Amino acid sequence: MSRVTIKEIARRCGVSQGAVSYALNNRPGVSEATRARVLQVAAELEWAPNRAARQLSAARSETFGLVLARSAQTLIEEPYFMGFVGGVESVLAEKSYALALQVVADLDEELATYRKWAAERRVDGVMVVDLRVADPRLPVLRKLGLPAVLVGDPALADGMPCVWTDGTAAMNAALDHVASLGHRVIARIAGPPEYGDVWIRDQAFELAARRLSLETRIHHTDYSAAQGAAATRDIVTGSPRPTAIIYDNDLMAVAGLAVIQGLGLSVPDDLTLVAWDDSALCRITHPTLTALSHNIVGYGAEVTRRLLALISGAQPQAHLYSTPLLIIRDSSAPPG
Amino acid sequence: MSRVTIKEIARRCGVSQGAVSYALNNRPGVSEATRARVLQVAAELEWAPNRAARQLSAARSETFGLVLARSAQTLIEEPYFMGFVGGVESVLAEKSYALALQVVADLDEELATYRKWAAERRVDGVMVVDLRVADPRLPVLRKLGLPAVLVGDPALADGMPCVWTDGTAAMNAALDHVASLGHRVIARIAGPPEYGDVWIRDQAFELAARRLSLETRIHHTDYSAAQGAAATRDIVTGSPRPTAIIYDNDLMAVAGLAVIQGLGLSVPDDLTLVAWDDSALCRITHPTLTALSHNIVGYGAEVTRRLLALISGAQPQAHLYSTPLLIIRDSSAPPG
DNA sequence: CGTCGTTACTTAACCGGTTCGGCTTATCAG
DNA sequence: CTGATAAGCCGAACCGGTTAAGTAACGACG
Repeated sequence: MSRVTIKEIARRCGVSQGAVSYALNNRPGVSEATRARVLQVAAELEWAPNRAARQLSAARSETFGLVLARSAQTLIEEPYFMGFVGGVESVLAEKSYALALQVVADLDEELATYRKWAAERRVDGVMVVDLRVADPRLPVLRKLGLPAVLVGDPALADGMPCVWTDGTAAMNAALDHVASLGHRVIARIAGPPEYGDVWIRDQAFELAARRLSLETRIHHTDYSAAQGAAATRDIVTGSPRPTAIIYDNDLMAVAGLAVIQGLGLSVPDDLTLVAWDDSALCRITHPTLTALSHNIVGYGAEVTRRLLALISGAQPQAHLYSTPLLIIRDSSAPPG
Repeated sequence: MSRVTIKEIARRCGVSQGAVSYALNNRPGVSEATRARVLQVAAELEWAPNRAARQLSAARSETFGLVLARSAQTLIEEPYFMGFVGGVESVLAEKSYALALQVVADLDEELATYRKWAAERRVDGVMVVDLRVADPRLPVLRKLGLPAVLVGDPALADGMPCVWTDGTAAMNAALDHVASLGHRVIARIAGPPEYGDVWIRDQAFELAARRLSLETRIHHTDYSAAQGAAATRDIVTGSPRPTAIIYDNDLMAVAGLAVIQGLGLSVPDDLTLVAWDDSALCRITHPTLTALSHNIVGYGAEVTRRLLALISGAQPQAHLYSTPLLIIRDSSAPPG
């Protein structure tokens, strides 16, 4: 615990604190000779700026906030979030920004967290995930004046800056694929309907199905393996039995696959499966799962870059990150 | 951006800043009447203490650090970490502590992170995961004087405070189970040998096998699904073929299961599988996986509580959190 | 009645940086 | 040789809290 401060460096170099600050921050106001000496002494003493002090005088926290309002269980099960956080970190690390990560139970707690963060000057901005239809967080963030980048479709963003992936295009690709294989009755096992992305996919699903003259059904779940399995069982034992199922995440797809195999049916002979979110799970099952793949790590990184740009004065805008790519594997084939 | 400060509260109440501070912190030095008025005004203005300012004068950051030195890919695939972080957060949230989470590539970067954090006064303490045999981080942390709680066996902790689960007892339970089913040739698909937990399980595995007169083999991997699958293929096509495999995590077990089924073999008829780390994965496969279950969320929470205790002056000590519990499911049966 | 002890404050220093105004000194044009 | 200009540096204020030390008012007590 050496507690090296700028004052100590100033003492050793025989200059004032202010001069040391200029030297260390690469600003004009000191001679090159002095600057070099200061930098050398600072290096010798292994000085690093005290974060709290810098934040206090800069009136910036050099921290971004991310609140996850999902059950601990979902977070553990779904690889999505760790990947997203990993991408965020990769960008923040090089800017020596930090991430304040908070896991809460519901939207109300999430709002409370934003209020607290704003009052404490805890974060310089936030990233908002799991956008809802008519999301109550948007007006609150606006009122708090907390810079935010939303993760989701511009249709949900109400004019606030956002980064999105084109779920409609992805859904079209998935339905074109199963339709071209000859499937006519398609089920969709979706996430919670209040989630904006789910809503958008629901629309896209129905629209594309009409275009392709497919018969459809949609089951909404909470994204969990348990409900994915239950929905699969419902659908498979229903009549007429669909010949293809499109899942909203890979966890439910894997759970569904196990259910189908447990019922003595075969994938892809009896049922074609398509997953969304292509994590390692899709490659370790037997058969491997056809999936809509997108780069979650890159997504998190892109959102972070946009937030950095936003707080340095960039114009807020919607930015399309990518369109999920359909990766065709062993779980899709012509029906029966 | 209201920027409410203590000074503003003082002005409105007609008292000094100091008095306001005493009132807000529930310390003696102000009358009850004044205290009540201050609290009311603070509530009206929605005041919250500026975090940086408090940290600067308290010389504490109210933040704990956690560095994960694993590839982004591993982090995404393994549910373990998100669960651990969730547990940490649950304890920190109520103390209004924060977590500084950093994802780095290797141990050297991890050490650099600790040095930086120590110099910046960025964190009050750290939790150290993935303990190594003769871990190079321990002397560095000691030298930096950074309070730390290690996540791992006391045998690896070199006298530093740690929280651990009893891997030896768990391994004994697993081997007792497969031996009592009648298995005689057992394989272990392990993590990287430099990891302390893996080393301890290796020892326990060999020792228990000798006690039970079992024939053994060990394959080390990097914990990934890919290497878990490859090791499984090696083992299953080798001779004599083991009749039971014990995996070091559930991800590899699931990947191994797919490989075995892809080779036309049946679980549990041809092979008994046992996984470690019982996440949702073990329940969504078909058959479901027998696993050594432990509460990762609770583990993270316990480590955090110990770290909080440590920085408030508790004696450093080793603390056994739990012994993983063998949950018997459909993947284990007498050899076919 | 003078003294002592509390209570209820105020004042000011401090945490460790950043930043602004101003003072020296050197440089250079006129 | 003088006056203007700028580079280089100092001192001090400031960010928003905490806290030690000082002070005024008041009641109790010998």
